[in-house]
Amino acid sequence: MNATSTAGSSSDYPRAIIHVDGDAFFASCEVAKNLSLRGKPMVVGGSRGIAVALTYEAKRLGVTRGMPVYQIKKMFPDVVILPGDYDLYEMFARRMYAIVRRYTPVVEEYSVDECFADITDMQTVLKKTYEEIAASIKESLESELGISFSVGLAVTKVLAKVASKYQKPSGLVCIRENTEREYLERVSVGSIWGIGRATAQFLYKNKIETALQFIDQPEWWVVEHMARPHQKLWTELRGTSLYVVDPESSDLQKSIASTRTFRPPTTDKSFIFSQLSKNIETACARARSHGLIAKRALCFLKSQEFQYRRFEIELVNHTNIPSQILAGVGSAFEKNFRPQVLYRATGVTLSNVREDTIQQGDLFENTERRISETNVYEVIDTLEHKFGKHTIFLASSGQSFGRNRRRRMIGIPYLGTV
DNA sequence: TCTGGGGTCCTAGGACCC
DNA sequence: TCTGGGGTCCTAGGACCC
Repeated sequence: MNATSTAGSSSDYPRAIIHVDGDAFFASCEVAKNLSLRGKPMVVGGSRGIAVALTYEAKRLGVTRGMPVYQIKKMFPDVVILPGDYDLYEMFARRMYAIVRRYTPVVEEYSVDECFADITDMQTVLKKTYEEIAASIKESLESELGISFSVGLAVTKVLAKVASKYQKPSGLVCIRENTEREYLERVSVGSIWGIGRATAQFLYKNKIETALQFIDQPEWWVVEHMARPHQKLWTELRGTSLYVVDPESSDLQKSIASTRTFRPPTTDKSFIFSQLSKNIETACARARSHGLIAKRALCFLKSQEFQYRRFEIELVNHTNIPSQILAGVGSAFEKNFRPQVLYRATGVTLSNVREDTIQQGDLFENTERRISETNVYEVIDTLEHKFGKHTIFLASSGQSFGRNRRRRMIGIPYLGTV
């Protein structure tokens, strides 16, 4: 190390990668929007039936992520429960990315509450050391958004992830080159980004419990026993950068899913089909709002025992119109549905997605019909924006709403049998 | 963990071809 | 077909993430 260099400068960081992570992000956004919630135990997730995000006050009471809302209400009557406002969180996310981009154009929008930034070589431009830049980013985010952030600085993406997680909430941790061992000693392998349940179990079985023990495994052992992504983690944790901060990584969405669990589980065939039909409508509505069309639809039926039955429909044309997907789903559903099985959920994933550029008619499709359906859905999307979701839906989805709710149905038939 | 929802990526193995 | 040895492409499903 160069004795004349300033602490935290280039000699300590061959690459300087920052990871920014919003603390209890959804809950923090709600508090930032409504300051009267500050200091109160609160959870977000009412509309999903489980706690998706919690304030630290709620955590302190003993509420945990994933806890069912009915249980929270019973055990912690003082906890405020909010339904979740994803437009709000996305707005805060965009502001977060914009602030980080003031420091470098190389920003990867990793998720709604996280991003990576590569600030290598930015010291001269910004007239600050890397560690000062990290501190400045954190300060800007917190003062401008009113939310606390944890920031990590390190020589690789995986180490930057370790760093931001190391002192949550509101941590600022900088792991200089060749100092990773002292941090990794206190990190369990199971909590490393990219190591999930299955791999953690395998490592525990081999008496590898900390991240330090993991990086101390000889290379031949890692190559022999672990999949390639995990080999890369091993390298990154040892301080050699393999993963690039990619500003374009999240540009194009690759699939759109909608799944819903219903209780209690049921064998009622037409109800189950209507659930699937509703999921297809929901996914298509999202596709239309993103301006996307899909060429495949992967459907699943999930049994009470969590057994999946999957079937995939190759669509004639790229589409985001439910009836065009339902046309192929009916018979596939017939083939895959088992009368004696109790089902608990259905779902659909639209894939092979691309942008809906122009209304491009295809020689083999009935262009007139397609355009008229597209127009119908433009009207529907407008109405639903005004009056709420599922104001209008296909007759095939009707049963999923229950008998007592009076709804308007529109008669777009699908060509299938149920 | 009596177990929600929306995503991405990797890989083993089958299909198919020479 | 007592049946080798590749290569490529695709898919299903697992693993993982937030």
